[in-house]
Amino acid sequence: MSLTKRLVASSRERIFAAAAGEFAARGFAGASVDRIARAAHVNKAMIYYHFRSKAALYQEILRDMFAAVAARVADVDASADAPADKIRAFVDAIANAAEARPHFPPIWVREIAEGGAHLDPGTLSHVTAVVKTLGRIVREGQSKGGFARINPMLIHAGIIGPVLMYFASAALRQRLARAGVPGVAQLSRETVVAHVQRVAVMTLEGEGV
Amino acid sequence: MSLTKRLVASSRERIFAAAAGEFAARGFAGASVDRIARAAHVNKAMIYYHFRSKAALYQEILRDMFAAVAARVADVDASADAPADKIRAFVDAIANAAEARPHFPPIWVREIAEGGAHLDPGTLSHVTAVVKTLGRIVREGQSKGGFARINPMLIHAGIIGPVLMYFASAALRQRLARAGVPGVAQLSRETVVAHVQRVAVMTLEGEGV
DNA sequence: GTCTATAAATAGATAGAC
DNA sequence: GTCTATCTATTTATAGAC
Repeated sequence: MSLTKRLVASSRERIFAAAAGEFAARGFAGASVDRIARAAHVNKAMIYYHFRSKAALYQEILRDMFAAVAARVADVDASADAPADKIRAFVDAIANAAEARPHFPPIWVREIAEGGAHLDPGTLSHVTAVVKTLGRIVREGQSKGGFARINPMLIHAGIIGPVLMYFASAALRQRLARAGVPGVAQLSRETVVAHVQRVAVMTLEGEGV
Repeated sequence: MSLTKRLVASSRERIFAAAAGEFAARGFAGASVDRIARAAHVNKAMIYYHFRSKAALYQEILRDMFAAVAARVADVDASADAPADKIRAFVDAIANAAEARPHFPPIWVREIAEGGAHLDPGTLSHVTAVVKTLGRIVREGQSKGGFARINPMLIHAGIIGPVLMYFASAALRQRLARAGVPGVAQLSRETVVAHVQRVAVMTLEGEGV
């Protein structure tokens, strides 16, 4: 591989990107290898040249995506910031990871609905690392930062739930906006992230409890 | 149809229930009419006797589910409670609707990921009714209850996101608990609902803002 | 209402030429 | 690395007997 970015993506990269789109749009079982091949402008046999099977291709996409979130979250964990700032940075990390790979949120949401059936052990460990890290940050704030004694998983739900739903629901929100629901069109990425950050920190710092 | 509940469900009811499970587990495109027939203990031809197509069957399930949420939310809207109590009741309504039909949360979450592609106009109007109702409750509280001036859609995201993810993630949470993530096993329905209620009301009543 | 049988299209996957 | 051609299983859906 050359050090400069090639002008034309390799067939493997094209397959990878096309597959992410297909899995995002139709789910694992609904995705078709034929359609992925067409979208990637390769022959179907090329997919089996680069990947063992449809399931292996899907698992590789999952691994790539969750490894990226886990890496961002690990950076947050390693910083010297105060717990409240780490919470804010955690929210940012999730939002940035979701934004960097447009097909990630729908795939993530679908995988949750399937009970993580396609997560291989390595990918599952990335997921647990993310969840455990937030737990550690919350407990750190509880022991020496005055955080309220709340189950860290509630904070997790309050962050992942809204952020993931926001990014996964772009198309539906557009339909709701056209149907005349007020406020949907004004829901920007920044607004949502800032709100989730504020609510998480506010809940933990105990004002109004 | 008799007035008392029959001991054995009709073939139509069995198909309906089996289809909900199949769509929840595999998504619309991944669901198989053959598998639905086997699970419902009917012949595949029976499905086409009762329903026009796989898509029509799916849309009928969606309509039934969203009509149920819309009905519960309409009751909340019609009550004479104070805005803050209506917010709490709205959270309860969503949670109860999700709980009453175990396959609803995964189907809902998947439909969001698909941009609501399978929502017919009638069902879409149920969805917009739910979202609009929460908006009305928030604005009511803003004009005469001292609620903070926040985009109601942020409150909506803060409710639907965590509640829906909680109910849709039961299987994955079990895996995370087994993988040693602390706190996941203790995350009960009551804890989550109470937390989401408290956070929504706290955000709106402006403490710590 | 319920069944068997089957059509017609598409699925995932592979063999083998170049 | 890339292609054509093909195998086999499964897909949605229907025709028609009972």
